[in-house]
Formats: sequence, structure tokens, C-alpha cells
Amino acid sequence: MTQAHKWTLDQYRELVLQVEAANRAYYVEGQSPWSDAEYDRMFQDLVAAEREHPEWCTPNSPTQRVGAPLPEGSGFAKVRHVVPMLSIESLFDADQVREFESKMRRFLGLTEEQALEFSVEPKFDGVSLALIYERGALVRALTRGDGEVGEDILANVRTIRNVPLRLPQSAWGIPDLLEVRGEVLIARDRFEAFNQQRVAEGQPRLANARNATSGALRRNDPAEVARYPLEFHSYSAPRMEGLAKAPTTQMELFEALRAWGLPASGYQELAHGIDGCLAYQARLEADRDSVPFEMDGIVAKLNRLDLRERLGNTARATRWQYAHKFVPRSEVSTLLAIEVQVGAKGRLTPRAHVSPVEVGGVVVRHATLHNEDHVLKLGLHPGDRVYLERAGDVIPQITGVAVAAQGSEPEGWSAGLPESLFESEGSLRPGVIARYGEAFSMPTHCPACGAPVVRSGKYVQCPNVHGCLPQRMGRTIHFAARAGIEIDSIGEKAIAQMFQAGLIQGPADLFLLKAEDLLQLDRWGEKSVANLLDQLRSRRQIPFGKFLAALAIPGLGETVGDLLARHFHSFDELAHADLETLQHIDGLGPKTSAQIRAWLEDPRNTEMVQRMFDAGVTLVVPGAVQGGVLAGKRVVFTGTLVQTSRAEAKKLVEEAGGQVSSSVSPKTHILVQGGKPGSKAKKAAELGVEVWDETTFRERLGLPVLPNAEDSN
DNA sequence: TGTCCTCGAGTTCC
DNA sequence: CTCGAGGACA
Repeated sequence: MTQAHKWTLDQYRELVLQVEAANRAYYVEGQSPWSDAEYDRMFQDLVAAEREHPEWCTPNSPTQRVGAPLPEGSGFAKVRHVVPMLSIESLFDADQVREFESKMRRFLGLTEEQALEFSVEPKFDGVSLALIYERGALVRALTRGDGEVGEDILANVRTIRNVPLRLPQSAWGIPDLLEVRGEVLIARDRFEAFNQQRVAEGQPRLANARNATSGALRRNDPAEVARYPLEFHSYSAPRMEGLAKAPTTQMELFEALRAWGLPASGYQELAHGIDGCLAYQARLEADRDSVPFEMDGIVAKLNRLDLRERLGNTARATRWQYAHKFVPRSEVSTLLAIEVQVGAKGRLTPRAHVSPVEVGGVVVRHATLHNEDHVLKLGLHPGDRVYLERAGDVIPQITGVAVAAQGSEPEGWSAGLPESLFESEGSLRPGVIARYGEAFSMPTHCPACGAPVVRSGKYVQCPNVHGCLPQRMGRTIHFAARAGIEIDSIGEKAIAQMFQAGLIQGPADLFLLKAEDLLQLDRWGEKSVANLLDQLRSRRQIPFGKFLAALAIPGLGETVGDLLARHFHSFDELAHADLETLQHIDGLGPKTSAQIRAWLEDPRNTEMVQRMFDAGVTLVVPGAVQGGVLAGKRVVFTGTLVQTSRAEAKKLVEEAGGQVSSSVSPKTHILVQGGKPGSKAKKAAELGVEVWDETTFRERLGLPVLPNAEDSN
């Protein structure tokens, strides 16, 4: 306890510096010359001084890490990155790494003898963050967002203990402006301890550290965020202005960061030549479990900053650094059951249920097994211990059997199975195989409706198109969803509910829904019902092409729908077109034409369409577009667009006279690239296709563009 | 007949 | 995003 004491401003300032120095020593050097008790005394003095003189206290005082909660629903401010947070080229083996290096050499015009020096460091599995200091004070903390525009989460970042709120004077001076980038993460042991604490408090365990980190940073109460054991590790400084001296290499940069109290992981090293990088990667991968935090690879960057300038960036990634990934972690779990699902189009697909297990950052419970061949090739049986991976992409896959199931099922085996697999207590639904040691084979009858199935190639199909419930429901969902008439207020769950209550039998019934019926359903109140009926009323005018695509006619998607809409002036005209007429349309062949014709010939289908027309549905036939900024251009989209939705973007292109296609080819004129682009960007580069970013896209079409961080706050 | 494009469909998780 | 298959074209 501190005594009543008259503090002077000088004493107060001295105290602040001392506490800041103690924090630096503890978090950056890893040890402190002060004992815990001494530190507590200093901190309590600071609190006392500020209580006596509230006017001295600034938001960056060490006592002010936890601020007030954000007002309800206010969200975080979006801020444009001055230097975009580009992605890093991901490489998976030594050959790719060597090739990347030789590209660097060619670019720099180096000979074989001139070895490059790299700064190598772990690639953390955390959340990246940009800290912005002005005249030494932390003023902004931005998430990556899409790389162009992030969110300012400063109030939450303040609570991270090892993030300095003010930079001290050092040999490097105090920069006028400093942007430091790094990763926020939770160390493995701290995560475990945090989870145990949560369980003790009756809260659920968090599934993994990365999601916990990203979830924590998005909360709107800093006091909550402060409870998470978050830490920050810096790795770059894309903007530095007004320094006493400027670092010329990454190693010097780390020295400067250290002097400013900005922590780094401690695992970064200088590597000589590409062999040094490969050796570091192999060493770190072998030591993966002894490193206290999760990594998914290493990052190697040119040590010399001037060489980086010379290499520059491609549209989406930096040329002077790469990530060399570790072999993805595969986990072992138990295959509980194989369920055969009937899809919206009637296809029977086997799906694995596994004991929940965390793989590469998410908890996996299901994995698709594609088809019968796939299951047989893997030789899967319920009860097997299986390997699960999330290689490359996001979708979990079973890659093999670790230990085959033995003997009969143990006591209580069914406890791990989800309830959805049971029809009644103790009896499994048809199409579910869950007996230990039982072999898989595709059912001969549809598990949903019992109709004999039809085989076509690798796939098995339920032919009962009109009677089979999952198919009817699937078509209705398809009709209502984005691909159809775009009713946002109902999804899969709501439609299933309406089917179950007998309110609807198919898509046409949606237009005949009555308020009093909907109000009978669980979780449906006045507001949501009115909202839905409103939407249904306003969506009764449907563009012809969109309407056709919404009907879920086999072989007919959005493109073919638009194609037909341009050829026929009414649904009636299309319904009377014969096979030959259809086949002669450019883009349709014998198969697609026959599928469309067959659909039109089934009276159940035409009756359904007629019922919609009777309920007031009218089709909007497209007028011809002439001229326009994109007249005659083929445009492809990739990555995530921030300011424009995909659907909106497509509409914009069409209104400008252009055509949207799904993949890049020599016929493509323009690739519009959002955040996190994939393989399409690579292909576009190879083919020399013109690439626009989202900003360019909006500018060319004369649309407003988000303002820059420099002029907003 | 073969190859290259393009479209449609399926896929997991929060 | 990736795969399988239909369609255009040589």
C-alpha cells in the first residue's frame, strides 16, 4: 500500500519510464532486473499518482491498457493500408524453393557464386497485425482484412501486454512514423492453461489457439480481450520515417525493433544461401513440437532491404520473400460411421463421421468420401483409426487407415454418434453404416425414399426426382437461394421446417405461403414472417435467365439460363422449342438440349411453372446492351472483393456490355482480382491477361471507391 | 478422335 | 476451389 504522497510531474514521468523499461525488459529480453514485488510497487505508485493527478494520465500510460467497452454495435473502423499487406508465395518442397531463388537471382542479375543472405523465421499460425506509431505513440492497430483495407482494433490491441504503447528513445531515435507488422498468437501452453481456467469457470473449451486469437481481437470489450493470453511477435516494418539512423538489413531492423521494445519470436536467424534456408526449415520442422507456439512453415526474406526494393512486388505477392510450408499436420481419429446422403440433385454421396478432432486449426467432424470407389480404395470400415488432413485447401480429407478396426464393437460404441444418424433409439437410419468391422457398399435403394437407385459411372443416383424428399427440398432451397430468386431471409433450416410442417411441397408453394401458417412454426414471429412475405412479393418479377437457372433443370445453370433467355422471348416460346432448335443454339449440344427438352416434357414441371405464373410471377426478358465500357470483353473474377459482391460485380459487367466467365483462358480479356487470389491469378500472369484490382474495376465503371487511411480517421 | 474451354455441382466450418 | 463432363473446334 502506498502512503499519501505529494507527487511531482517529474517524479511521475520518471515512474512511467521505469515501468515501461521494466515491461520491455520482461517481454523483450525475457528477464527483468526488478523482482515481482518491486514491479508491483512501481505500478501501484503509478496508479496512486494518477489518482492524485488524473490530468497527467494519457491513454498510453501503462495503467491504461484496458479501456471502456465499445458502444453496442458500433463495429471497428475500416482503414486502408498505406502499404498493402500482400500475401507471401507459399512453397511446399525444396525444388520449388530453389526455383524461387533462381528467379530472384535472374531478376537481380547475380552469378552462381554470389550467395544471397536471407533472414529466416517461423511462419506463425496466428493473426497478422499492423501497429502504427506516430512520434513514438501507438495510434492505430490494423488487421490484415483483405490486404488492402483492414480494421482498426487499437482498443483491443492495447491490452496485449507485450505491445509497447510508447517507444523509448534509443540509438535509432524515436521515429516520426513507424509501421510494424507482426503476428498475434497464443502460445500452446498458455492456451491450455487458459482453457483449463475456462472449464473451471464453467465456460466451454476453445477449439484452437488461432481461432481464439482472431475471435478475441474482434470482441468489443477490451476487458474481455485482456483475459486472453495474447502475445505479439513483430517481423517487419514497412514504413519508417524520421529515424536517427535507418536499418539497412532485416537483422538491423530486428535490433531496432528490440531497442524500441517491440518483441520478436527469438527464432529468427541469418541464413547463408538457399541451402541455409532449407536447413533452417528442416530443423524447425523437426523441432516443431518444442517451439512454444504453432507454426505452419518458415518465412525466408532477403536480408538486404535495398535488394528488396529492386525486386519489388507482383500484383499479389512480394518477390523477395517466400514461405516454405511444413508437411500439413495430419491427425488420427476414429471413423464412427459412414452415412449415405442424398443430395439436391439426387446423387448418393458417402460421408464420414469421425470423432471430433482438431486438424490444422479447425475441429473436424465430417469428411466427404466422394463415391463408393473412394471408400473402397481407402478400405474404410467403421471403427478404423483414420488419418485426417486438410492439405492445401480447406476441406478435410481422410487419407488412409492408421489402425484397422478389430473385433466387435465395444460397449457403448454408439455414444459417439451424432443423434441425426438415428431414426429412433438404438436404430440407425437407412444408409448409415456404423457397425464395427462392417464393410461399406453403396445401398441399392435410396436411403431417403426407398426407390431403387441407378448407377452412372462412379456415381449412384436416386431416380425418384419428384417423390424423393431431399431432392424436392434441395430444389426448393436452390430456388430460394442466391442462385435462384435470392431470398435471404430463409435458408436450408427454414425450408426444411416448412416441408416438415407440410406447408410446402416444392418451389411454387413458396409464393402461396400465408402469414397465419408461418406463425405456427417455431421461431417465426410477426417480423420475420412479414419480412419473408415482403421479399416473396418483391421477388415475383424475375429476370428470365435467372428464373430458368433457379428451376434446377439438369445441365442448366446461370450461363445456360442467360443464353436461353437471349434466344427466347417468353417461357412459352422455350417450352415449345423442339430438340433441333435447342441444339442449334451456340453453346448447347445434344446432351444439354436433351436434358432441357426432357424436363420441359414432364407435365409435373410445366404445371409447377404454371402455378408460379398463376401466383403472380412475371419474367423480365433482357433487352440488348449496346456499347458500354466493357463491350465485348470477357471478364473473370478471383479472390474476395470487399466493396462489391460477386453478384453485383457480375451485373455491373453485363450492364457495361461485358461477359463474365468462370475460368481464365486465352480468350479472357480482364482478370479482376480481390484479396486472397488463387490459381486463377497465376494463370492470368502466365497468359499475360490484363489484371485489375477492385479499385481499378470500380474506377473504370465509374463507381465510388473507399477513401484512403491518410484522409480518414 | 483428341484437346482445350467452359459450365455445373459438390464440399467443410464458423 | 476443384473435379467431371459437355461442347466447340481442328
